[in-house]
Amino acid sequence: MTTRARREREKEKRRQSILQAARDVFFENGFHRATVDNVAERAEVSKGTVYLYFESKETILAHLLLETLDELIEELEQAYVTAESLPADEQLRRLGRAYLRFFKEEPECFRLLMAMDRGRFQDSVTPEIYQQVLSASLEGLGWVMKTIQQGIDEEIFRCCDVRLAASTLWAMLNGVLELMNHPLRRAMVGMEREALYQTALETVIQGLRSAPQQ
Amino acid sequence: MTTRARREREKEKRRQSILQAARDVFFENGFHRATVDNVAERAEVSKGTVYLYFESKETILAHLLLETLDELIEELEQAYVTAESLPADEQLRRLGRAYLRFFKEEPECFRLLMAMDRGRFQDSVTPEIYQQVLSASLEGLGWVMKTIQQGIDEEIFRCCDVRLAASTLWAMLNGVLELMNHPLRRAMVGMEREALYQTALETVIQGLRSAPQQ
DNA sequence: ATTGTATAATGACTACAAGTCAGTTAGTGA
DNA sequence: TCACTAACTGACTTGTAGTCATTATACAAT
Repeated sequence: MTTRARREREKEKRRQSILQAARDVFFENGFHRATVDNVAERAEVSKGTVYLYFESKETILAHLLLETLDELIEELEQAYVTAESLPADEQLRRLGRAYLRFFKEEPECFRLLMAMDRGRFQDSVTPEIYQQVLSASLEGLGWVMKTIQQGIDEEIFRCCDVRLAASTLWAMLNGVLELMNHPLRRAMVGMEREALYQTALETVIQGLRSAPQQ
Repeated sequence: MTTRARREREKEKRRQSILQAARDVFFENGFHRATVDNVAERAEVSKGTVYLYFESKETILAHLLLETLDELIEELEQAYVTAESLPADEQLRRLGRAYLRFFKEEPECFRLLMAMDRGRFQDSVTPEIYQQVLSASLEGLGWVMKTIQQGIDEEIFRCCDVRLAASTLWAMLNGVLELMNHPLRRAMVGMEREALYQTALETVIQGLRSAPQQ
């Protein structure tokens, strides 16, 4: 029964084509303006079919974001690997910049990823999917932790809790991205994206170098 | 014509009672689960009346958040004033802690405030209201800038751009709040709110002390 | 008191989008 | 050719934001 296998492939293909359509539609108009009917139309299927493959509009987005997170993790890994022989502070700089670069290219992704922690999402996405997003994030955090540990071993950093330090850096970069992703807020702080990125990253790295905390 | 004045007062009173009802309803069930009918019922008016006073569900929220922001700014001002004679790094610590304390007590507010920068909000709130929220934020940022300037004058801080430094701190605290506001994310980084708050704040302060940037 | 007018309030209605499901189509194997 | 199954469809249901023609109320003038 080789038919079975082909059927499976075809199903997966359809799933992917729906995801691709959703990516197009969501990114063109933003998630909340896009309708499931739009997605269905773009994918050249009926709305019912979309719901055959995904349980809700939010679930479609979650799967898109999972793909995106995978790409991000790869970028981070690459940044880590190519900087492995450098001093830890420089490694951290590279990781931070890779993170910022990634989301600068995909600002909509960042917005949506952040939006996942809110409102309608919590209700519409199964805990499993949500868990997957979390572990992907955790994997990314892993590279930062590895780097910081290395920095502690090299006595470049003086922080004592690796996870605490990594989370601090991560939280801060998210804060910067959030702030600078929004044109009006950006106007408000009145500076270029890059400048704040750069300063924030440098400030935390300096902080880690010199801070024996508690 | 003293009737006119009384009428005005009564109108304002009704407006306030709708706002209060909205506050109750939004915070009980979360913004997106609450319906305008709920708000109307709670305020003991019809839905039409709600729309007589506010142009959209999002606008109601925006006004609630404006009130909250005013409270926050007062807290920050107070923190600034009571710490004025202390060294700038300690002042900054107080400001940061006031910020974190405020939103720890009102986590829903923080979430909603952050959500304003997204999706449906942009479409449903007039630019004027949005502008008001921005200038309130800016006012808060002002206290941080003042403190950092003082630190530079006292030669405690080595950063050169006050606004850049203040925005960095602000962005970072937001990042921490965002991260720790969410139970699952919190479980993910596996630590207490306070610990991350504390570390993050300390790290940036250390960073500002020792970082001559560019 | 009566009445005219303006202002406030109402709730049935419309619009729109997510999600469902009974029914249809089409591919496959006997 | 037929029966069976899996894939697909789109009209329908549901829920909610926002509207507007109608009604009620308060007040001032007579």
